[in-house]
Amino acid sequence: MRISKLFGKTQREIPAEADTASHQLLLRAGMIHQVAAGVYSYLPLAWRVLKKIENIIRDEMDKAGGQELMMPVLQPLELWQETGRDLAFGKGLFTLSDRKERKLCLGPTHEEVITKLVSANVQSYRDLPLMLYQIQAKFRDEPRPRAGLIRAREFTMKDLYSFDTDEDGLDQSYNKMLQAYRNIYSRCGLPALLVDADSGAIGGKDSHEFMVIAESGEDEIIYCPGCQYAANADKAESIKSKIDSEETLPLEEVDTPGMATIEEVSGLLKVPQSHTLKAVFYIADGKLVFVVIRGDIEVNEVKLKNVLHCIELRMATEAEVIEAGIVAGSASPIGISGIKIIADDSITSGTNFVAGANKPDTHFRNVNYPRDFKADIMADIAKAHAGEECPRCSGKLSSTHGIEVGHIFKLGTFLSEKLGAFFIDQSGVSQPIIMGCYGIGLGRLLAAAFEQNHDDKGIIWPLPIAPYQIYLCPLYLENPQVAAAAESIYAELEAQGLEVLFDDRNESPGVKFNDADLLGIPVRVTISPRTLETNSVEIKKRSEKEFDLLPLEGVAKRLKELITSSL
RNA sequence: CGGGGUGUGGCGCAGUUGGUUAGCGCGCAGCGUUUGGGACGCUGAGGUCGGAGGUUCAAGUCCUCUCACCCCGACCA
Repeated sequence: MRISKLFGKTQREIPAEADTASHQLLLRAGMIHQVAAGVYSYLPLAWRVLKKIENIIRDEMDKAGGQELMMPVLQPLELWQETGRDLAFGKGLFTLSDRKERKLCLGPTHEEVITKLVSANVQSYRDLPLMLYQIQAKFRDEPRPRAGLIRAREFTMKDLYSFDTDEDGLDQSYNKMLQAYRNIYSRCGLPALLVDADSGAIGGKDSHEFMVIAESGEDEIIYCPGCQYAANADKAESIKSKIDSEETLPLEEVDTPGMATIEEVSGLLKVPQSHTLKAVFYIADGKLVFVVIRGDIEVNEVKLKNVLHCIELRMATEAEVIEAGIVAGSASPIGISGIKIIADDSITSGTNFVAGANKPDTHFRNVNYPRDFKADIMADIAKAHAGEECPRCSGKLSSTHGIEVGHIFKLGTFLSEKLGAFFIDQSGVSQPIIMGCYGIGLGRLLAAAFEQNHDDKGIIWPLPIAPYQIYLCPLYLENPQVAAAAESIYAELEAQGLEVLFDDRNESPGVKFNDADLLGIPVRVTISPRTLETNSVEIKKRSEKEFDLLPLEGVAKRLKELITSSL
């Protein structure tokens, strides 16, 4: 490809709208163009990268036993109402009406469509297992699209769905995908960390995410440097510090005038925060719930949402709390009825806590569970933090940020039961098909590659996903010897099947070198009167500072060997 | 949805208490001189100042409404 003909211009200045490295560089390199918030056009360079990523993914999916197919973007909303997931997605679903006022949506994912498809085509255990996938645009009306391609509203995703007859089969499919995903990231030159993830309200037992560590990542990862434990902060567990138990004492009221927060109460009564109980109020699908947790621990709302099996969860407003007859600031579950009480398991160790007395300006000392109150649900709903103990090896947990570049789920039978995807097993009994789903966002993977591989000059593409392999960079093209050598090397490189970006512009060396660095093509080949004096060309890798001189004679072959050996 | 911010040629920005024909840098086109890490000179093209309404003799500038985009949070398979 000749740069003079390439669609898309590089820019010297950083576009004001971008402040993430990948977003800035993608814009400066002329690879993407914004159409609306979270909606982008991909210019030829980005499109080439995307196709390379796509081919790597397709190859790995096929090797793992996947069959590619294509489902529609346009889906009847009715299908989503059947599973109730229209509510789970809520406003995230792009909906529209056709001319007959039938409601449709743009697919944010395809579990519903594929489950119907499979149910129509699978009757017997003999038809299973199955792995089906597609690579297609997805639409999600994100509350806040951000950082260019990292969180977009329209994005390309590979989504594979597995269908098995039993849990063992699901485990096998899941492990095949896990390995295929590892292969994909390694082939794309991206180190991705496997972390435990939350599977959401309808998810099944296991779920993992693949994370590329990056400052700009949206997700917090809690991990243990000592063992292999790593989890999304939404899911992460930690060992809660143990509180010494003493002999339980009788309840005792104390005056705490004007004291409402845990800090104030623990300060006034001179007890550590870990010896207090905190009351937090949420509205879960419209109903007030009472959450009790140890004073020094925070509530993890994702965990809470999961134990409540609710669709919408938010903090209750003070007015809502008061309206429910609760004394805000001095609340505890003692003597409270008619409200669902959820307790974190942190309250089961330790004794003689300080908690609200459900009277203004009053708290109790010596509150003990379960002597003084009962919880409707007792579970781990605590937020894990760096510095706490690892649940696996008791080492100290650390935290970092990551970009989620893949997510795999064991779905189980929720959708197949709802949508009637059953098979007849060997003994003639009808059973729901056991499902898994596995997604990778291609554009996000591309953006993660930028975040992971760049310097102040631009991107440094890993060779397998670089838009071109070689940047052919002749200097002083008006010099007939240079022009002739450049043209002939260009032809030879192309004849070797190499992907060459030929900078055939009459620009100064500085402009050409800077563009070469910005675009990040792995190998730069410079020809100039200076190199021609010694019948050579200069070879420089984008990732390295030094350069080599290679003889002009046979340079295409040498480069072919170099590229092939690095791929 | 709450908070903050920005909208002026393709990009980055300036534009004073309202006052002629809206500027600057980059980029773009032409010519010439140059050029191993973003050269220089000359000439030139390109703008309904996000949109609507209003105040005024006069609005990029003031007022009202509105739209879009960005950031933080909430939210998010």
